[in-house]
Parts: sequence; structure tokens; C-alpha cells
Amino acid sequence: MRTVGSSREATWPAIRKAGIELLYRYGFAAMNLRELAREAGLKGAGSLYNYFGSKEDFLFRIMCEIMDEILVELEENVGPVQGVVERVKAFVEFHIRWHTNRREETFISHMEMRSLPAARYKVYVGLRKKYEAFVVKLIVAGCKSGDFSVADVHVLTQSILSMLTSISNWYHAGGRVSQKRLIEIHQQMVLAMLRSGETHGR
Amino acid sequence: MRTVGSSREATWPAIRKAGIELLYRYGFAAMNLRELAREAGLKGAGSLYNYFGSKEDFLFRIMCEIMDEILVELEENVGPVQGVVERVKAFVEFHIRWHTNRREETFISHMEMRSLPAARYKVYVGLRKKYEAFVVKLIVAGCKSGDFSVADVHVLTQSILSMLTSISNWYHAGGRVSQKRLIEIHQQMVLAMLRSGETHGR
Amino acid sequence: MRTVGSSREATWPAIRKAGIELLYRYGFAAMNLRELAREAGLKGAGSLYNYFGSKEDFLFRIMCEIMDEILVELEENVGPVQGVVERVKAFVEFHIRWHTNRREETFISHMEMRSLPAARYKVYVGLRKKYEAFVVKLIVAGCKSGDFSVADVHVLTQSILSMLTSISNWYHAGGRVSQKRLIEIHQQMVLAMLRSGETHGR
Amino acid sequence: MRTVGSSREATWPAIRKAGIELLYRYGFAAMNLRELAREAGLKGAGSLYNYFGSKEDFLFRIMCEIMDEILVELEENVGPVQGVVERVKAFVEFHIRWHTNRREETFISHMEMRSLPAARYKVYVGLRKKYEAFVVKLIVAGCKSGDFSVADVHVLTQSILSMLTSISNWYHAGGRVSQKRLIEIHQQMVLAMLRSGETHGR
DNA sequence: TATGAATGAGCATTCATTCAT
DNA sequence: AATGAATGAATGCTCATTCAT
Repeated sequence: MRTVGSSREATWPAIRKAGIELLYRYGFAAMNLRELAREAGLKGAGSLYNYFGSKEDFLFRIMCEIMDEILVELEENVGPVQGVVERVKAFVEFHIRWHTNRREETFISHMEMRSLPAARYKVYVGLRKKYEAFVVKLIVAGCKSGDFSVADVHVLTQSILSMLTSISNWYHAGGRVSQKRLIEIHQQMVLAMLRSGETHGR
Repeated sequence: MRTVGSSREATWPAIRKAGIELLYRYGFAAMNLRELAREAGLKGAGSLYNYFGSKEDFLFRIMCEIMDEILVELEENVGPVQGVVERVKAFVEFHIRWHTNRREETFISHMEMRSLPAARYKVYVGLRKKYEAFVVKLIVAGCKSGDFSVADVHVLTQSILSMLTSISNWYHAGGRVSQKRLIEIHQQMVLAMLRSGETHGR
Repeated sequence: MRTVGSSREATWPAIRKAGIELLYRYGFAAMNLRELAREAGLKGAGSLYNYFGSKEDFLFRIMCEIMDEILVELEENVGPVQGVVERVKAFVEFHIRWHTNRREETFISHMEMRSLPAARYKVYVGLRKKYEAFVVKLIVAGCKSGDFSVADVHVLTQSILSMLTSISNWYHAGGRVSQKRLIEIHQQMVLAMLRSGETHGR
Repeated sequence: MRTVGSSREATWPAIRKAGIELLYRYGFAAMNLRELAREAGLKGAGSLYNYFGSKEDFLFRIMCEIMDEILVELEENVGPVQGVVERVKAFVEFHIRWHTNRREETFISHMEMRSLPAARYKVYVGLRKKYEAFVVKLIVAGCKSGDFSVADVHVLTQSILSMLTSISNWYHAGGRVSQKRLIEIHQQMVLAMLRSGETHGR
């Protein structure tokens, strides 16, 4: 019996929270449902099956929820900003903030794609593509307006996203460099990259 | 019985090859030694234990061998090049070539660090640091010579390495962009990043 | 699925019973948990792990339970008897009865001490010492009262216990000698031994 | 390659010595041939098969050799002694000496009977019976000569042998009681037991 | 909904045994 | 004879999943 009132509504969030931590710590294949149940405050793994149909369903649910969230927040944070350079800067800031603040989700989102069976893999990749499309559009707009000049939009998109996302692998809050400074550096670097297509770039 | 004569010397390379593929495909936790044995041409998983002491030893051996190789090749390919800009370009070319040609090893090298127990993790990180140190030195030299100007050497190092390494996640040989072109684009981008520290960068 | 209602409470006793038989028949190292499960009415060895954490835990639990039982029964059967000679006779009877009626437990208790890891070995030896201490006290009391005369109390204790315990190795119910007669013979012999310290003993 | 010249003749004794130690330490089921080979100075377990056909053959060979030896030594040590009481005392001395000096062999001889398959069990029990028969004859002779008076010859034989053999379980050289004293005590006790059949025994 | 036991499949690892060298 | 690799069958143990309560 859990604390009265908390039972129903609080269980899934607890599972989700514990699940993200375990996925981060061990990976999907190496995590196990007994530990998940325990960390979520449940006594037996059996109870988990009230919330998902299988371990794989659990993973898919977690991963989709993460992507849904980031897409919503992307729109909220960068959508309203005006001016292509300002939008890029806003995007860099948003992306770095989200991925360094939520290292675990970031890691899972990339790492566990391989654990998804084919059909779900496609669904999930579709969600990711939406995110990338946002960046592509940004760069294209900048090129049209003459603000940017790039060798290849898609290559740039991938490279910039990789670079920014990977920050969460090595950046630790409280380190030598502040998050604010980190963002500034990368805003500058990304803008440099987006102007690296001009011939005088060498 | 295997082909006569091939037995002894050929077994470990066969295991290594099969192992890298399985680690890439399933991840360490999800791969299994029966399949490894089968793919290496052995009839039973027991035979594997002539080549390593445990599944974990196997992983460590594979990962170290990969790092050893890349360190040797780095020196061979970039060591002799003169001039800081030329060295950077040589490095970018080498790094992209190695990582896109050996996607599986690249993936494993990053992903399975988490599967290493603490002590071995440290050893392995030591090897990686050697590689990073090469890049740090390169950037520092460029800054001293006045060729480069960067906001923060270590941030740049991480970001450049992440970006270049991540190429192997999305680049496929035979795609729209040739490997040669890919290298050119990134040489240009990296040089732009390495000059993004100057105030006029904005 | 087992007979309804019998499941929970009946499983450990079933495991215990089957376990004692298998330990007796094969020894700890040679027995295996699949057979234990089967003989206990379970379909898979995995179920056993609801009752102990490892094969070794299983052994320790069984051995301790046996010692606990014999200590309780010793007190019940011999504790109330008055008079040192009568107490010795009661002890001989109790010891022979218990060890011949429960050959399997007797065998295990001695044989598998070696299978216990150091820490548990110590705990277990502690339990056995309690039993021996009972006999030592008996002999000492008899010596004080003048009923007995022995060369060395501890040597006698060991030798008598060995002799009486070993009966279970060769005595079979329904053999030439009845249990009753066996007890009489040994009561007489033990008393002879306990008086063998007098000089006229030769 | 072993020391020149020692190869052939020395290998079996080395295996035998190591084997007895391992059988004592782990028991037949728990010992393993790789360790046996190593302790015998061989590099691989395969070599052992030049000396026996299977692990079970190995056990049987060891056990039979032990029994053969003790039978020969029994005859050597007790055979020539004259007088029934002197013969009993000689036997007690011989038995205690052999069994305490060779604890490992003693333990194996009893413990591993269970590891012998039916046919070999019978052969082995036959060897043991020879030893027991020697004691039975001794007691019978003593009863006929009027030196002894026992309730049941076979019960006495078993009990005396158990008692004397078990000494090796608790006696340690260099302990409180010397081997010499131990022998004296038991000579006295055994003689007391062999006279415990008289009615005045109570 | 939650619990605890049971199921069944799978896995790393061990080991006796075989055999080419 | 000895070696080292290979084989194949166990074995202890884990774990996702099911289900009666």
C-alpha cells in the first residue's frame, strides 16, 4: 500500500523517473525490471505490467515522451524569436541547455535507438527528423537572406547537431567553464561554421 | 575441426572480427557468447575461454586493441606533416577516414565505455586522453603561431572531436556527398571554428 | 501450478526434504538445482531462488536447521533426566535414535562442513560445539560425583560421539540387531569407557 | 619438459600426491582435472589421460592403492604380535598411527565411497571387509580365550573402528594430547569395551 | 492495483574429454 | 608423453513474464 492518494497518479511518473535513470546507468539490455520496480517504490516487478505491456513497450514509451517534450519546448523557446542570426543563437542556447540539463534523456535518446524493433525505430526516427528539419529550415533561411553561406546544408545540420549534442558527454555543471560561457562559445562557433562556405574562408 | 593450419593463429582474429560486429549490432549487454562463437567459426562458447577469461575481459581486450591501432595510425598519418594548418587538415582527413571506414569500432569505442568496470574504465580513458592530447597540442601550436584564435582550447577540442566523430553516425559511403567532399567541408569548418575566437567573428 | 493452497507454505518444506535427500545421495558439489527443483515439485530451478539466494545459502540453511532441531530435541529428551548414569544412558539412547532415524541429516551434518565457506563454517561449528558441551558437562559431572573416571574428558567426548554417530553408517533398521538392543549395547560400552580411567582398568 | 630422467617414473606419484590432496580438500565431485594437472606439474589436463582413462578411474585407482597399502602395513605391524591383548593393543596403535598420520587418505577412503559406481563400490567394499575381518577375528579369539566378553562381535567391531578412525577428524599433531598418550587412552578404552559384555558391567 | 510465487527460456561459465601436433 | 585448442554437455543463476490472491 502506498501513501494514500499518491497511488494511482504518482506511479507512472515514479516509474518514468527511475526508468530514465536506469536506462542511463545500465542501458536497456542490461537494466532489469526488478530494480526498476524497486526504485519506483514498488515491491514486485509484476506491478509494472499495469503500466506497460513489455520491457520493450516501456522503452518506446519513455523515448517517445522525451522526443515529444523536446519538440514542444523547441517551439516554445525558439519559435517566437525573430531574425535568422538571433534564431540560430536562440537555438544553440536552447539545445545546449536542454541537453546538458538532461544528460540522461539525451544519452538514452541516442543510445537506445538500436534497442527499438524496426517498426518503432521508424516511428521514432520520424520524431527526430522533425527536430532536424527545424534546423535545416533555419540554415536555409539564413542562406537565402545572405546571412549564411554553407557548403552543404545537410552536412552542416548534422555536424552542428552532433557537436552541440555531444557537449552533454563531457560538460559537467560546476566545471571550469560556465554554462553561459559554453553557450556563447558555441554560438560564435556555429555562426563561424555557417559562414564557412564563403571562398575567403581559407 | 577447422581448416588445417588455420586453427591456432586464425582463431583470435576471427573472434575479434565477429565480436566487433556483434558489439556494434547488439551492444555488450545484449550480445551473447554463443553467437560470438558461432560467428567466429567455433562450435561451442566454451572454446572462447581459450582467448579471454570472461565476457568482460573480451570487451576490454577489443576496446584496447582498437585504441592502440588508432593511436599508431594517427602518428603515421599526421605525425610527419609540417605546418599547423596543414597538420589540422591532415588530422581532419585522418579522423574522418578512420571513423567512417570503421563505423563499428567507432561506435563501440564510445558506447561501451559504460560497460567497463571502474578500474578498466580508467585505463581506457587514459588511452583516449592520449588521442585528445594530440589535438590539444595542435590547437595550442596554432594559437601560438597566430594561425588560430580560440575561445577555449579544451572546449574546442571536445567540440571538434565530437563533430568529426559523429559523422560516422549519419554518413554512409555512396551517399549524396563523397568522402572526399565531406573531408573538404569539415576541413574548412574546423578551420573556421579555430579562427572563431577573434572578436570580428561576430 | 501446484495444488491450490499448498503453494506458499508447502514449498520450502518440500525443498528441504528433497534437498536433504539429494545432499545425502550425491553430496553438495555433485547435486544440482534442477533436480532439486524437480524433486520438490517445482518445474524450474529458478523458482528455488525464492527460497534462498544461492546454492551455498541453501546448504547453510539446511545445515543450521538440522543443528537447531537436534539441540532442541536434546534438551527435551535428556534435560529432565536425573542422575548422572541415567543421564548418560538417556543421552546414548537419544543420540543413537536421532542419528539412526535420520541417517541423511547425520551424514550431511558431518560431510558437508567442508562445503561451507570460512565464515559460515565458524557459525556452524559454534552450533556443534553446543552439542559437544552438553556431553562434556555430563562426563565432568560424573567424574565429580565419583561415578566415572576417565583419562581425558575431551578425548572421551570426541571418541564417544564419533562412535555413536558412526552407527548410522553401518546400522540399518530391520537388520540382525534391533535398535533397542543396539542402544543397550552402547549404553553398556559407553559406561565401560567412562570407567576406563581407573587403574584397575587393565 | 620435466627434469630429465624424472619424466616417466615420477609423473604418476606426482599425480597421486596432488590427487589425494585435492580429493581431501574439495571432494571428488568438486575437484577438477585442470588443477590436478597443474599441481602435478603438468601443463594441461590432457596429459593426465596417459595415466588413467577417466576421472572416475582415477578415483578408483587412488582408493584401491590406499587400501592395498593399509592392508600390507596392517599385516606387517600387527601380524607378528603374540597374545590376544597385546595384539589388540598393537592394532589400536597401528590404526591410530596410520589414520592420524594420513588424515587425507583416511578421509577420502570413507567419504568418496559414494562416488564409486556400483561395480567398483563392491570391489572396494571387499577390500575394506578384509580389514574389518582382521578385527573380527581378533575379538573372536579374545572371547574364546576368555580375555574378552562382548555383547555382539560385529557391533563392537564397527563401533571400535568408527571410534578409532574418527580420531583423525579431531586430533591434530602438536595438540594438547600427544599421539602416544592418545594411543594409551584408546588402548585402555577399547579393552574396557571388549570386556563390557560381562553382566557386572552395570 | 499491488504482491509474491512460479515459469521457462536464456546466459556466462566450467569442465571432462578428445585429438592433432 | 606432453601440449594446447576444441568440443559438448552441464550447471548455477537471472530475468521477463504470468497469474492467483
